[in-house]
Amino acid sequence: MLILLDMKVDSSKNKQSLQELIDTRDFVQHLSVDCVIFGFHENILKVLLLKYHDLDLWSLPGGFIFNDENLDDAAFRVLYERTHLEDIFLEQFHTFGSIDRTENNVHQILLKNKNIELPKDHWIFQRFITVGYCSLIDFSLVDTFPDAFNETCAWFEVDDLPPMAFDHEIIITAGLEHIRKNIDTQLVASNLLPEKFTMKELQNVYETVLDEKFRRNNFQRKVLAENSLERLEKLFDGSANKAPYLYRFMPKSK
Amino acid sequence: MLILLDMKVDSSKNKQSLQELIDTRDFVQHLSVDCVIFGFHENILKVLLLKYHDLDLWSLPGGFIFNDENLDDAAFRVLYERTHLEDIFLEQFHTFGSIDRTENNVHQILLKNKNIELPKDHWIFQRFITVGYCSLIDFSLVDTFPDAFNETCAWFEVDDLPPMAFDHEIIITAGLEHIRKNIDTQLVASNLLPEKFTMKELQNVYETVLDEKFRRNNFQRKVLAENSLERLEKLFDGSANKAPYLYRFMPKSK
DNA sequence: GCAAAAGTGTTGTTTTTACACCCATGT
DNA sequence: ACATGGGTGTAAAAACAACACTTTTGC
Repeated sequence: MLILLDMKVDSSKNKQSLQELIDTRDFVQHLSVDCVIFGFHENILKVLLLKYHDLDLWSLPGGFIFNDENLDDAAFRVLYERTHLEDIFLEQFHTFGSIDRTENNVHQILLKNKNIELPKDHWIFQRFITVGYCSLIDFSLVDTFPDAFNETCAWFEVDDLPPMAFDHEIIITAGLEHIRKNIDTQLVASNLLPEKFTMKELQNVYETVLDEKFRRNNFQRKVLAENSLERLEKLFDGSANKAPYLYRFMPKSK
Repeated sequence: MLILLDMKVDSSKNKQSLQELIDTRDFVQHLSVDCVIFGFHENILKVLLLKYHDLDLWSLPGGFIFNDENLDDAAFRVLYERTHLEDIFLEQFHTFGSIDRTENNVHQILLKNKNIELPKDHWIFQRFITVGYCSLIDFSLVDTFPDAFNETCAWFEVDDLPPMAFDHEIIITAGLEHIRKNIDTQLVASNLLPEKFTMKELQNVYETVLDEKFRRNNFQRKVLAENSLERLEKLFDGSANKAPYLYRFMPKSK
């Protein structure tokens, strides 16, 4: 996780209030949520990572679960806090619970640097089990913002990741695998693509996510055979060639 | 879950020691593991359920996770405690974490009936998040044993389930879906089938799990095309017909 | 020889793949 | 007109489905 520093806290509050927040029993202890948010833009697949200034490790945007909060809701909340995106398709894919995944417990350093004192046996320093969620979005729609706690948000190409906290690299790999296996569902449900899109745009997404090339015509046939696309008007973008049709995902039917 | 009453406790110990066990902080609080154990026997797919005598609800065999225990190991331990099976393929498939899933908290009744006193705000009475694991085994190999805590073990057909505790019926449905999607992997990895088996036995498993009929010859072709089966000697079982070949899953390759 | 169950073959259909060709568009 | 990129057609290959036929086994 590493998100505790970014809960729905009024950023004007000082460290004391943050400490209070952690001290309270509002969270489900020993459990967290981590979001693997894949961003797609100009044929590059990236993943959203965070970094606190006083730490050399990057980590996934994650957070704790409130005692009175549905697990899924917690994931949505975290996603919102990071990307300010709402109503996005976010899917649980795996829960990571090995003992040693939090061995190198970054929280200690982090809290120490912020002069926050917690009892040594506080649950935050112990083993953590995290539930992984993933999402596929258009990263040009997201404003990554350095927030009140001096963190940095950045997109990284999935095959060129920086040093990561905990087992987050493993989580990303698992998340990517999930996206690839479920790309059809993901695409229809996510709002990665605009309302209307061309066949080429759709193909670009498939090729980038699956890291695989397809033939133009065969791809079209295959994807149209699914019967989930509706053909709309043509798109005239001023280029000197035949205008492509626009498509959109069918409302529901089938 | 509902498993706390069946941890690795010496059954000669009395309720006091049980209470002590629950009182200690040995467990990861608010978290449990539930196993959906599908049994296959004589072309019927069943699921293993438990019932405590002083309760009218059935539940999945589940348990808590020790603080120093890997999540996966916890699942294996629970499976062992229930079925005395080891080295079985057991796979995590989903984590259930909605607030209301433990609304009808069975623990209260259960503990009350056993005269075990716990503080009202004990974590065991509050919300629970559970990690679902599933497995596919030959249920004729399992000895279901009523254990020290007076519970009953029984197999139920998946489409004829008794009243269940918590959201366990939902968990079973999700587990079944997972098994169906991953039947190939499951079968190779599980030891549902004996070392050597006939094509008909294999087909029976597929048909029962997927609830779908196949043609004998086409099934054989398809499954052999996977290239994961090795043909062995014939099986002479004394019946008045051509002896079928025995097969086994290939050691590894491909 | 016969019934029963397993193995193999064959044919037609559907789906996938690769290649070719035609069509629209702005300069 | 022409280069560019999108749409459509088609033939070969592969995969799948349905059916028929042959083989083996114990009685």
